[in-house]
Amino acid sequence: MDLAGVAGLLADGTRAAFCLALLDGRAWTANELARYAGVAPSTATSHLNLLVSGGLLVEERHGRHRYVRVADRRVVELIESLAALAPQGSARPRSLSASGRQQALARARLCYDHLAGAVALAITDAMIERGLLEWGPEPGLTGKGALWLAEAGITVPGGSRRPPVRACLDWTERRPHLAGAVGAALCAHALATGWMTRIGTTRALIVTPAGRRAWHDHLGLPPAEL
Amino acid sequence: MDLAGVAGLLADGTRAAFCLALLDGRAWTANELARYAGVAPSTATSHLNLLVSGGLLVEERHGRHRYVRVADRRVVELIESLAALAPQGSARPRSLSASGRQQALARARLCYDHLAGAVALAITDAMIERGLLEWGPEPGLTGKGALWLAEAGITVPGGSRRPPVRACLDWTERRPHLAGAVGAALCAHALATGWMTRIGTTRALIVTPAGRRAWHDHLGLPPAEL
DNA sequence: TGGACGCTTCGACGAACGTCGAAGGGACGT
DNA sequence: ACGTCCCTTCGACGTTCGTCGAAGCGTCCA
Repeated sequence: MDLAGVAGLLADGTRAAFCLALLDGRAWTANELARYAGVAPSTATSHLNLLVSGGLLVEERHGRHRYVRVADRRVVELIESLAALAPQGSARPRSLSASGRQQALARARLCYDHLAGAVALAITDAMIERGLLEWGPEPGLTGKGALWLAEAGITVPGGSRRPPVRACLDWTERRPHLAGAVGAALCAHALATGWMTRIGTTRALIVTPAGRRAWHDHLGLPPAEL
Repeated sequence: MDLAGVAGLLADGTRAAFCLALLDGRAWTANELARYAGVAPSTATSHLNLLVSGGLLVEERHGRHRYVRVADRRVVELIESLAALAPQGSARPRSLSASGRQQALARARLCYDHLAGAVALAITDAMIERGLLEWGPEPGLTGKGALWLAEAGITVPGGSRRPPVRACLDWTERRPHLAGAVGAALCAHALATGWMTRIGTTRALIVTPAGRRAWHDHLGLPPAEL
């Protein structure tokens, strides 16, 4: 793949629309991208094959879904360099609003035994930003992270073969959130201390006032975000 | 012209070769580029029409000659972003080791607002070896590097969205040298303090005796290498 | 003034590319 | 086990695009 080849990957309107949509950092399915760009699913497949084999996108197969996302920060810079030279403003469309119950689910919910949804993402992001958590190359807790857990009074059960930190793909945010033994311990602690409670018998969760204070104290999360 | 249109301008091997050749910051004539890329003059004309009307190149007519050069620093950044994702394709078919002026250019020259050529490579390599600079995965200055800059009396202007460190493909050495805001600041400082001076009005540079001392003191570069 | 040179226009050719629908494979939920 | 859903493969169609040579135009130099 030479320079012209890489440029050729973005030289098509449909592929460019895919990449612009993926600039939000989320993972999209092939069908969503096809409907978004107004092309047939088979067309989207061939485009995604090109973009993935060209290294601009990476994919993750989950069941019958094919999730793709931008591979690298260099790709983002490339697309932004192109957009800077394209007089046509690249509008940032696409707002996914759903019904009330789904909004609650999208906000915070249980995913097996750990937290998911926008709140879980905010927690995960804050932990990474504070250097408590690392995704790659091997997901894991940092030394600071272990200390932080101890100070918060959260104990992670040992002895099991379960990996302490795992990345779980969030189906509303399309980005990975914290899972594994640490994620489960965090969730158990949040429920035990009343930072979060379940809505009825569903998997949806709400953050209590006490939880708002706690997340702000421990991670600096602005209460408005919860 | 939308994003895909801009990408399409660089999605052709001949046009990409034109732009890579023009990365040295000089102005080339249409015929030179045609011979360089191995296409007919008429073909070069149509390509140049596209690149100029697309805003990637600007032209100057002098008599019967048509000089073109890269329009803008944004275009340089775009090409570099593409080259960063096309690891193998950046090789240049023709070797420019001809006249004395070109040898001087190969030794040290301006590439837009930063240093290029063998001397620039030596500086870049020394900075990496001393742990002042890192290429990957995220090009950037280390903490030691920031300290080194301050001690050398070099201030990098902030506030801009320009990335501090970028890798710019060197067209004589075919390896990346230091670009970005740090590269520009380094170059400006070298010219301001008289470490290097321009040869006449060309882009070629020479290292002054004071510069030889300075590069040796700050980076340990052997004076023979400059 | 004549010839050389650099660039441009035009027409034509062939290859590459994006698009779709139909059919098939695999995973999921009932 | 069945239907449904998501994705993929395949073949075919039409368009776009890069390429060239020939001819033409303007500039420069002798």
